[in-house]
Amino acid sequence: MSDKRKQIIEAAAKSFSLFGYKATTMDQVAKMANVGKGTIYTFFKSKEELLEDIVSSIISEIKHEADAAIDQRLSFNENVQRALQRIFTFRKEHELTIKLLQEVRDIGTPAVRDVMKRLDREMIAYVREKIEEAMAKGEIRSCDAELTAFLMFKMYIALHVDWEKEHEPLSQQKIAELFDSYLLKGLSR
Amino acid sequence: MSDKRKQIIEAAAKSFSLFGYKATTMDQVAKMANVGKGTIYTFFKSKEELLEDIVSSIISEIKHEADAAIDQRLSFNENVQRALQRIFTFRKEHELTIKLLQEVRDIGTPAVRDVMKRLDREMIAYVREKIEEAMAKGEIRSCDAELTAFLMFKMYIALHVDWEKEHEPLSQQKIAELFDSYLLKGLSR
DNA sequence: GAAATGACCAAAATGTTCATTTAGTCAAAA
DNA sequence: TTTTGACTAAATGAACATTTTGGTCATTTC
Repeated sequence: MSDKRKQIIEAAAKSFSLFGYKATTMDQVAKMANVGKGTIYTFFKSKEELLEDIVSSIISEIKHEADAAIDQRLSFNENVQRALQRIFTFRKEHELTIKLLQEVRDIGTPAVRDVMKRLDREMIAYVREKIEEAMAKGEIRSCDAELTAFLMFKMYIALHVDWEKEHEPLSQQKIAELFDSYLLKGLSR
Repeated sequence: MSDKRKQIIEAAAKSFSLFGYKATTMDQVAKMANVGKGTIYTFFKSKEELLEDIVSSIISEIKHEADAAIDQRLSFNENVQRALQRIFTFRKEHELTIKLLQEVRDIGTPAVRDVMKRLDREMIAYVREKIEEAMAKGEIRSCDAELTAFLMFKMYIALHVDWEKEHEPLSQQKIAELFDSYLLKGLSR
């Protein structure tokens, strides 16, 4: 990866997470990256593609972290929990994802909405893979992997994000217990 | 309930479900109800209160329908499913709730957002009651009723509403199976 | 001559003005 | 006493002016 391209990505990522996507101008990014504005367009065909590329690398990063949380010696239940926990902790602590989720909530910028939807879809696809692996190994009973991954994701959002809107937040520990006793019990063989 | 009050409520409910809350004017309601505009304000202190009253009676109606779906001879699992099914079918088929949910999605009218949030809260409270009853009777194991009702509701929204955004809709039958095998298994004793 | 640049442009966003609409009031009518 | 609709202050949005901004490309740089 050329040096300039890297500078541009870093500047844009910083500006997006500081001011949001909409409030970041391409002139701003050029200035922060110490390149001419035209240079940005030799690497990215639009502001939107710049955002998409940045989010793509975030997706890789999240998957990488989730993978790191998995330990082959542990059970499927434990691993899927550890992976989801990493995914949602990232989402909640990474400055850029925080800012972008805020922007979707408060302004609804379409480009940002789309890109965050993709992030969700990719996380579900990731969980789906883990489910398919576990099914192949016979660790869990056979099921619709897409649907199960979708439900796991929705349940995690419910416990991690939605519950806090009207109640005291749940501890990591409590979430794990609930996830285990409700959802995973239905998957055991 | 006085006759005029009833006329006003009916006119407003009709107009809200036809044009939405924001696009309904009080002059419009007065005309449809065949009363002077001032008369409306002898019964309701504001347009917002008029909406709140209408939604309150919808809430009663939904609870009533859900109750009717419950059959004491059946199991808790079957009954909670039947009740949730009625609640969500209502939500999806009742013209006024359809229009109001649309309005929240498309325009985000604050008064409507608030009132629909209340509807959700009351539905969760309803499910919670059923859970507490079942716990008292020893039909299910002991659990945090609020949290369990919340999860049931969120799972039903996921299956009934969210899933359809990117996949083929699930049949009533399939939803029942999933709900049973995933969530309810965790509650069995 | 390949890569980088920033002045430039069309289009979109934003600010401003002002006429219209609307929620809510209240003096008069029924 | 109850009902009403003309009235008001505030909100809305249409129309127009101004500024900003994403993206291009002729020119410069190395």
